[in-house]
Amino acid sequence: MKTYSITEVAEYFNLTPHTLRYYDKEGLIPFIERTSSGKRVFKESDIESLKIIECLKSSGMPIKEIKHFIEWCAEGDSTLQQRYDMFLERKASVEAQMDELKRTMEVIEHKCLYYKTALDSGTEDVHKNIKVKSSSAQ
Amino acid sequence: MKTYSITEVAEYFNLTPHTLRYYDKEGLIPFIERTSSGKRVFKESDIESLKIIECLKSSGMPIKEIKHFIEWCAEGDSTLQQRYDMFLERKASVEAQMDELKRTMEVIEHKCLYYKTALDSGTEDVHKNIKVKSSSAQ
DNA sequence: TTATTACCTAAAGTTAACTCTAAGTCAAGC
DNA sequence: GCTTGACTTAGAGTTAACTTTAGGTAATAA
Repeated sequence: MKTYSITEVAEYFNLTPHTLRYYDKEGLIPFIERTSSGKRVFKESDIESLKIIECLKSSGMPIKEIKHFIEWCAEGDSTLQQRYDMFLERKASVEAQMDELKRTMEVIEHKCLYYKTALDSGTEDVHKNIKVKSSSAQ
Repeated sequence: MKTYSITEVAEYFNLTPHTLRYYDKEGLIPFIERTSSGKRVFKESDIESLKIIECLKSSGMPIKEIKHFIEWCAEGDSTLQQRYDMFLERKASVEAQMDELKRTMEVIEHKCLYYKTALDSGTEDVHKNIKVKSSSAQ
C-alpha cells in the first residue's frame, strides 16, 4: 500500500509539515502510524480523513469541534446520529455564509460601478447630485 | 440632524460599544465628532461609512487594510483608482470564497446522505460494500 | 445631594490557529 | 566515518480581532 511522508501530505493539502504536526497534537489525526524511528507515515485512508478535516475547516468549524467529530468516528455506530446532526448543522452554516457573501457581493458590485463612474468623470462629485446625502466613506 | 450614541450604533450593527471604540482606535472612523464632554456622536453619514466597513469586513478584509481605504477616502479624487482597484480585488476575493464554499457544500451534502443512509440501516457498514477502500474518518 | 447610568481612556488579557525555535534522531550518500 | 536532509519534540512566539479591567467623568433622576 502506498504511503506518504509528512512533507508530501503537506504539499498535497497546501499546508506545512508544522501545521500537520499541530493537527496531530490537537487530536485531529490520532490514527497516524509511525516508523520504528518515530516518523509519521500517512496512508491513503489518512489522506481521506484529512480531506474531511479540510472540508470541515473551510466550513468554518473550529479545530476543537473537528476533534469531537474525529472522536465520534472512532466510537463507531453509536455516534451516527451526532455525526449526521453535525453535518446538517454544517450545511446550515455554509448556507448562511453563502447568503452573507451574496449580500456582501451586491454592495461591492455597487461600489465597483460607483468608482467606475467616478473614474470616468475624474471626480467623485459626479455622485453628489444623485444621492441626497453625502458621506465620508463612499 | 439626527445623531446616535455609541450604544445605539452598536445595537444597529450587532456590535458592542467596545468594538466600535476599538475600530475608532484602529482608525476606521476618524471622522466621528464628540460632545463637549468627549462622548462620540454618530451622524447618518457615519452609519453609512460603517455599513461599508462592515461590508469590507465580511468580505474578509483585515482591519488594517480597511483603514487604508478610509485614508484614501479622506484624500479625495487622487485615490479613486486605488479605491476602484480595491473593490475589484474584493469582488474577486468574494467570488473565490463563494466557489470554495460551493465545493465545501458538495462534500457536506454528500456526507449528509452518507449518514442518513447509515442511520436508516443502523450501521455505517452499509457503505463498506460500496466503497473500494474504507477509511477512519468517513 | 446622592445615586445611577452611560459614557470615557489606557492597557492588559483572551482565543484560535498557526508558526517558529532549539535541540535532537536517523537513514542515505560520499 | 561524516555530512546532509528530512524528520522528531517541547515549548515559546505571533497575529488578528476583539474583550475585559480598572479607574474616571458627566448628565440626569429621586
